[in-house]
Amino acid sequence: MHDNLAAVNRSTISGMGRLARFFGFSEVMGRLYGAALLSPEPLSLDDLAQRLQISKGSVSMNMRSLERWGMATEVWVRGERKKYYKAESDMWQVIRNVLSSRERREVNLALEVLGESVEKLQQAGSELSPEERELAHYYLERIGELQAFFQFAQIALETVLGGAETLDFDAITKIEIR
Amino acid sequence: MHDNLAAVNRSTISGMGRLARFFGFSEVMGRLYGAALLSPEPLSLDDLAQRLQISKGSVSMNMRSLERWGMATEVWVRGERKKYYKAESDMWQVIRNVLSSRERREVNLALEVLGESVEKLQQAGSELSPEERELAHYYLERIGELQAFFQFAQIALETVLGGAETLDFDAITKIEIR
DNA sequence: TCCTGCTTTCAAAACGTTCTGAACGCAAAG
DNA sequence: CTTTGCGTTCAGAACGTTTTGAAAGCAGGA
Repeated sequence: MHDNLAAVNRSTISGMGRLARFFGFSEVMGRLYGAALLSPEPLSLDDLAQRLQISKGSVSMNMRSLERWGMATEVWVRGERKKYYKAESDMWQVIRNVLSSRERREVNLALEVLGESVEKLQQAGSELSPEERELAHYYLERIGELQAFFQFAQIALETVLGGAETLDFDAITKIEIR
Repeated sequence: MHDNLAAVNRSTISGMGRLARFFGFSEVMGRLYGAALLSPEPLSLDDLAQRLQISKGSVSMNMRSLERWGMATEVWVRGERKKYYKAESDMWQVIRNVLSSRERREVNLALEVLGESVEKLQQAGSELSPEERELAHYYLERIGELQAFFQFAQIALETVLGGAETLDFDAITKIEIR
């Protein structure tokens, strides 16, 4: 293969590895995704293991992860007993998968926990000594800021996922600490 | 201290640890940030080590990281020789720090590398065999999609950092593969 | 200048994560 | 029914990262 093609292949694969790390996936997952993305033909586990010089076991596990995340899909090739994979090449689809399953959970969980904290603090109100009461008030301020942040994240997330045409930044920045 | 206050303290600190991991920092950094955030008074290294039950060495290193990221600042307490830290409580400030130093670099680097790849492919054009030429074309398509993604990220990033009042989502989604 | 008390540094250890390769399971073909 | 060629699993190895604790560094006060 021409040097330049090979070079582009290498740098794309390692770039995808980097991107994967950045998003909290394993580097190998990203590299596998990259390798599949740059192949016009679906690739078998052996192909992938050979191209990335890693064990078949690792390829098997990581490709199943990619599949679960909707970043690669199995492809049947007639007359073949091997499993073939191709990468999901629609970036928006991939992003949406990740955002909607992982990030959304994370944000919602955070908001729940923060809400519980606010409840606990308010509920404790009458039983507190004066100093404790002051501290509780301080906590409420800090937690309010955290809530504002996560509410912003939630709205931004839902907006992207909802595919809305316009993100109303004014409305978002109006979420205030109370 | 009242049970509820203690409970809120614990869950906030561990939540901050989780958030830190999510953003690619170490968990301890997040916990330290959380502990400082919930203290009306600045805390010394010893205070922090004791509250989080970790070694002083670790506290020292992690607090310096927090300082570098603009997430905590040193505070001089008169008559004291200890170092005291308080957390930066303006979330937007923190987010902006992280986005502008780390994420921006990442995105710009990716765009540079992708640009170089496109150049390499175009430059190789004439020297390629028919099959290679087909492959090069395929690469260009895939890389174009990646560029679109990173360009979107770049615009979104600069918009948030620029503090613009309105994020023009129409303009952003018009970035197309060419 | 010499203590004293605190911070910083760093090598070693602990820990968690990821990878490997052999063993196993399964299904299609003969 | 047996063989063959895959994919999957998992215990152990390899690896990288984080923590610790002791030693060194540093600054202020006597």
